[in-house]
Amino acid sequence: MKSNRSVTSKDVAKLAGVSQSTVSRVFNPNSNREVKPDIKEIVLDAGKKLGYKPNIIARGLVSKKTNMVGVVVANPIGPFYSKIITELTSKLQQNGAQPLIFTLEDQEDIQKIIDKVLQYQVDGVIITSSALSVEMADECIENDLPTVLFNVYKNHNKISCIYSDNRESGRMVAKLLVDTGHKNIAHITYKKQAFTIVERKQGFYEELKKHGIEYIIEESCDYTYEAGYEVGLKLIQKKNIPDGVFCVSDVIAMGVIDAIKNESDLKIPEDIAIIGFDDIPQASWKSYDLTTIHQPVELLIDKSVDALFKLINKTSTEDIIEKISTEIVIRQSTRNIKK
Amino acid sequence: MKSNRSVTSKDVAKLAGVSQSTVSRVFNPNSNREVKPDIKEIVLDAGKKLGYKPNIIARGLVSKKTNMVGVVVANPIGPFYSKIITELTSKLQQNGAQPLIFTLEDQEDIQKIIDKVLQYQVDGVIITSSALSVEMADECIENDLPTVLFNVYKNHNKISCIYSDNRESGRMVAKLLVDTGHKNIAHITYKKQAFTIVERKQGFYEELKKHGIEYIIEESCDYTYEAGYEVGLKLIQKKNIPDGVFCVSDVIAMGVIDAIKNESDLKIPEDIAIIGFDDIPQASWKSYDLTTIHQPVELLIDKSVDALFKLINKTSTEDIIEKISTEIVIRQSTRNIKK
DNA sequence: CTGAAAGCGCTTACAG
DNA sequence: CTGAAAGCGCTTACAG
Repeated sequence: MKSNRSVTSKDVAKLAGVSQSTVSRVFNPNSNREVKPDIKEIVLDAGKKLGYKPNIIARGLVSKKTNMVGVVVANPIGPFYSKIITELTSKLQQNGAQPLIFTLEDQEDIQKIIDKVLQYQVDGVIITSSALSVEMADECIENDLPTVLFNVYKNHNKISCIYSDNRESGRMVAKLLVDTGHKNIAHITYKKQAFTIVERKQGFYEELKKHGIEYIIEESCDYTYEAGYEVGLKLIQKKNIPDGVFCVSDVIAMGVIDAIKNESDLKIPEDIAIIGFDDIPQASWKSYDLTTIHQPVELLIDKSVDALFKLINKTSTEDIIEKISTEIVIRQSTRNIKK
Repeated sequence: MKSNRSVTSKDVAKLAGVSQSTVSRVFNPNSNREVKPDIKEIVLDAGKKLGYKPNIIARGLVSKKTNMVGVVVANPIGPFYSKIITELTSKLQQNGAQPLIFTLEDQEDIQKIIDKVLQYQVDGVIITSSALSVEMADECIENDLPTVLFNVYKNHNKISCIYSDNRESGRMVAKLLVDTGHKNIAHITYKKQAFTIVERKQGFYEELKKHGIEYIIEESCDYTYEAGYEVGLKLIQKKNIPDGVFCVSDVIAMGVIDAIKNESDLKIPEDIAIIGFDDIPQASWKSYDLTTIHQPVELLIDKSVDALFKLINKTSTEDIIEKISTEIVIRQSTRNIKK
């Protein structure tokens, strides 16, 4: 009953009076050779007595499958991605793979991380960090490693991408603002370039242009509440204060809201409407009640994991591309009707 | 230059005209045998030409060190633990170990997870899920696996624990409420038992008792904003509305605050003071500005990782126990002076 | 300093 | 259905 990490199949074989091969077959769920039930029983008993557990590392070496999946994440990350990591991780485990996390620090050498991912012999990898993900994906694929880009799209055959429709989301926000009578509009974007961010912005600008709005106040900042607060202050000090603000993330939008509430007499949404992006849990908290774009996180995760396993199991040899629709969630930070 | 996952040390040896042992020595940072510089050069060149990267799994099998550390987390988790996972993960990687995540789902069999942790041959494990962590730690230690309990304390020699002083934190909250003249006090706790939660509560009750306060309104709920909101509604419907509320977590406290703001005329902090626990980023957001106990997350993480590596490297053979002090952060959800 | 060889704990053809 | 044997890609005594 006493278990021990150093018990091997050889020990079990000796106790059970069978060959080591037989022990292997009994404990290997993927073995194609069946073992006679009575022998199986004896082996299982011996295994239990010794506390035997197959060594997955050794198995991985010969079977070329480690049942580990690499998950590449950026650090630092906000609440949106934190939640994604946890859920992605859980979903992978449900699919029988253990997630091995690789953190891409702000100034870290991306090549070092790629090498590590490759060295650990993971069965596949999901890359969630949009910053440099395409470069990374390229190299993983060159090495025949099944790879899925999470929330990034790159038109390059062989790279699988599961992403939400950021461009259309931007358009939806623009439509809402136009429909509720806004003319003087601001956009707060992220100060670094990233696929999702650029798409949101382009969709937003395109749609506004279609409705004759060409002049847009643009600010950029970090992906934090504090940065949003700062930008909020800047906005209310302008001669020409916007009456509708689309923020590239909820966290930023919340900073903007608090800046307006605390440092001006402007009313939200009567004087100024605020829209975010992501629909993090805090967006629905009463103090913010933020109109925002809901990213279907669960669907993105499910599709990404499914896609990855299709690639791993060679159920699909093509790259898998899926664009997921978002929804706009109207709450109290925007007006319902034309003013 | 073209790298390939299937290039082995044998291939490099052939190209470089040396033995496979020599290649191994060149690429193994821990090799104690030095290789002559000129030969080293040749081998390195050959390696680069073929895109050789040592197979960490194979290395792990023989060296008995995988450079992977298990991290056990519960699912679902709130923003406090999400952040911890990300930072813990990053810190482990900085220390040269890749984190392998094991998620303990709500109703999942804990034994299955323990077996997996053991099977993956991790060098050590950090257990962050307080729910069943002690049972798990016991078994890991029985298997000679270096183990650290994160934010849990269990008096049982051999289990290392790094945790913040929940009991003293509870006392600090009680003192603050007493000092600012509160008499009619409520405590909102988590509906499940867990070490951290129970300690907070006991410290809080002890200290209140010391000051003659024995009657405390007690409610319990889930670890979410929504649950906090519900409880908040309950509180303001009482005949005897408390004037000071200590919530077991910030997320719950924020729900309570919003319930009070939206569904009553009570003023915070004049009529009712709210105190949280954790000091998550949102606690400092202006709409909440929550007085709370700051858990020194970074310190907890640093100490936990340090402790784990001491156990792994056998720098310490004793179990390592550290209780970390917290601080109370006074913001606008409590009054400053005796009313 | 370098190489031949054994071995880490498994899986998996190959025989029987 | 079962066993003996080769081999996965490394590390590491052991000789030289």
